[in-house]
Amino acid sequence: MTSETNLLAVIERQRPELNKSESKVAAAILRNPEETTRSSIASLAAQAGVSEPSVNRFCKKFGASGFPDFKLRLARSLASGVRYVSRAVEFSDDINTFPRKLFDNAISALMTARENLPLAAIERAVDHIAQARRVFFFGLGTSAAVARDAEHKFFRFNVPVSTHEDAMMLRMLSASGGVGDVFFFISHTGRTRVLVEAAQIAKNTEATVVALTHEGSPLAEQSHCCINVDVEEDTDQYLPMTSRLVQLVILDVLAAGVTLRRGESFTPYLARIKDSLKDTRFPPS
Amino acid sequence: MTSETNLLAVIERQRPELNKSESKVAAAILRNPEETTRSSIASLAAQAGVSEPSVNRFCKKFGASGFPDFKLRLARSLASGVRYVSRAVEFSDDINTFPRKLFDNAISALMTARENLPLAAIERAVDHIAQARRVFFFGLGTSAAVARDAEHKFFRFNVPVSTHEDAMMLRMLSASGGVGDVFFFISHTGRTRVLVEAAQIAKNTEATVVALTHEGSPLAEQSHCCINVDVEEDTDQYLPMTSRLVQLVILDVLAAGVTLRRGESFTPYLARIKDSLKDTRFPPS
DNA sequence: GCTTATATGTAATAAAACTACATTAACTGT
DNA sequence: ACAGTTAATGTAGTTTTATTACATATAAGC
Repeated sequence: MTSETNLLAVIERQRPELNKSESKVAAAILRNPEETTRSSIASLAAQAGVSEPSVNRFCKKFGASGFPDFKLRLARSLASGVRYVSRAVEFSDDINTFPRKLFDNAISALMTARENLPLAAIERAVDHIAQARRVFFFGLGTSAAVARDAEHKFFRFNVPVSTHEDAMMLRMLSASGGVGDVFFFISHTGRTRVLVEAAQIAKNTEATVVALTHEGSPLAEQSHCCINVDVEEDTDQYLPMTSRLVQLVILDVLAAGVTLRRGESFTPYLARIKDSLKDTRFPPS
Repeated sequence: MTSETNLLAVIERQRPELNKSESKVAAAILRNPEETTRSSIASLAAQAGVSEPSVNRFCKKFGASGFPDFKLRLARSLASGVRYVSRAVEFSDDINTFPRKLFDNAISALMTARENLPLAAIERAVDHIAQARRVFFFGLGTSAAVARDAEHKFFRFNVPVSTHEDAMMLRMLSASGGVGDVFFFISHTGRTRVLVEAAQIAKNTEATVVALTHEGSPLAEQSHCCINVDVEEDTDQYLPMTSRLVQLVILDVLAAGVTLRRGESFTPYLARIKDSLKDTRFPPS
């Protein structure tokens, strides 16, 4: 049987192929999964109206070594707290449902990304940025906000950083690339013409093109170093929501990487920047 | 003892206050938490070099009813896959460590936020935005990027939306507020002078002031409706990282809320906007 | 309707966890 | 330093829980 993340989903799926007592057990578990994790084999058997060995057999059927192991797996599935896995918001949802759905999606996207981090590409990107003479972050639409965030993060490294959204500027700046310049393109689809064309222009210079985008996309192909973010967005949804979160965290990772590369002696410099903001705020009460 | 999400973190934190055999148990668990969920009380006792009742007492100390319950809770914590809970990146970290730390922090921040969603405030904010004549998103620094993202998301609702960063513009626009205008302030600390002052100005008009910020902050006090985001940032870190993620998802929630409020008849309109982008992209291969 | 295979339950066994109590270690004040 | 006291830890027995082996019942095939 498959070793999927969500045990409940597996049980649900297999349900039609279960025999009488097994499906009784399945029903009892699905009726109250949370409680099942806390109950003994005896009480679950009673709940389902079957004998204890039937419950035990059920557990083994689903890949567990026995009942305790089954409970553990069940607890795991429940624990991530992700109830609504890649479920789109529906018009019938109320305030208790749709916020949770969106958070669940965001969380599971980050969890998936975490397990598939392109560490090699990240390392190379850090190398490029750490040694850069100038860095440009280019993104359009939703990715423009991500680029802005990146700009705000990376200027701290004492390297000229800028963001642009004007299609003409993108092309001209891309053409101006030289040794030590890093052009960092951000795009969920990797198919935005303006961006891909700018990347192509930049690639024909001495500059380095880094892309944070979908694997195998046109943009990915125009880059020297591509950091893949293959988050599956709900197609029903009208906007990339989860992918930009992953992009942001990856940019955090890059920033952290550059900081580490700079070494401990760099810390006071960062502190100085931070302190410079102090007087813009009301002091803590 | 606190009922926190992550049991390992709690154990880690309490460690200095444990007595000899308890800390032996703690060490054994932390050494291999995954294995602990699968082992019996006897084998964990052996692993730790203590007696079985000591393990049992340890479990009870951490809020479990006994060893099996403890294992269950442990499995739950582990399920989220969050190994590094609120642990700052250190200079000794390598590529296999620090990216994961950052993702872990992001994920656990979202999980915490999910469990503490201020639904009432969200509903009110949705009400205000859904009925708004104009909406302004104001944020500075990192929050400027969030505001940009929000602008890009909310303009789809057929309401004039804008973002500004210029301190003078903020004040003037705030002063221009009238009935039906929504001023939406975004700030992690809620203490940025420029922002707080603008909010104060806006609040003296007929407009509605919504804040997405820290509870009880000066900014929160200048708002009609405050959505609290009380994410604990690592103080060592030089930038708000996780809070902006939570802010973004909350803005997604608000956008979804407004969409739901608009009703199903609104869908074609959203589709039209989406379609308008089609020709800016390379077609899928 | 008999045979065979499958499904389910019963009861005994084994494993695991817990409790009460005994022992040991640590701490206090003289 | 030592006796008294308290807290910490361990031992051994008890109880709970889970598993196995086997018996019975049910369904399917001939």
